Amino acid sequence: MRSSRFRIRTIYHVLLAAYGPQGWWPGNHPFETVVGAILTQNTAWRNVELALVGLRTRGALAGPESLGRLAPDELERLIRPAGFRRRKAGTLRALLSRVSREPGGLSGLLSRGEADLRRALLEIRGIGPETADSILLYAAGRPLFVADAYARRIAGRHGLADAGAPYGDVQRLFQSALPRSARVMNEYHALIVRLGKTRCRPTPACAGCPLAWDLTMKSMGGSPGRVLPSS
DNA sequence: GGCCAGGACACCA
DNA sequence: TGGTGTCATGGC
Repeated sequence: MRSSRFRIRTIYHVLLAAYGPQGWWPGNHPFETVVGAILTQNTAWRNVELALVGLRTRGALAGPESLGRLAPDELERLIRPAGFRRRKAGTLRALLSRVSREPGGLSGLLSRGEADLRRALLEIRGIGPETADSILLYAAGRPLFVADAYARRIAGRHGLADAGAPYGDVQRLFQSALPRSARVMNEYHALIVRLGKTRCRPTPACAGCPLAWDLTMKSMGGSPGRVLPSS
């Protein structure tokens, strides 16, 4: 059995070779990235984009001040395509409130130390570990692994972690196996999400394919899949 | 018409 | 501490 470090690294290379760079949030302003991270909670990114376009068209994504100028009902109307509009509007308002109390505003908040920033984000109602880490990684450029549901499932399926292992355990597992690079963490998370969304079904042509079909979220009942040979 | 999506939180046993 | 319900919408 290869070490978990080797397997985690190989999974990354296999996925990168199969899917190519995903280019998540490559050129957006940090504020847009933060808003997107909140809007995408349990929501398909396509719907998040609809909401972001509406907000951008309204001029509300220029910064926290511009978003804060929206009336509550208009904010809810604009983010409606992303679903959970009341909850997410509340989270965005909580974010704006926190940013307004930060010397230096959003950039001041994002420039805090990693642990300090994470703690501050988790104190915002509606922001949990995954959203906080997405913000840390994609908006603040910190090399944190986002251990989302797909990553935890892959870790469980490959015997890298217990099935249902806590978020922090899986995060530490991947982080200890990978270079402390935001670029790698960014790409790995995006590739795992890409894999999780892939609706593969086995065909004869799949023989030898390194991407096991049953790694997807929907195939709970499948036999254990392997991205890597277990030897 | 049902299921799912780049979660978080309140509530309950 | 762990399981369950709720929040909401668009696309397939």
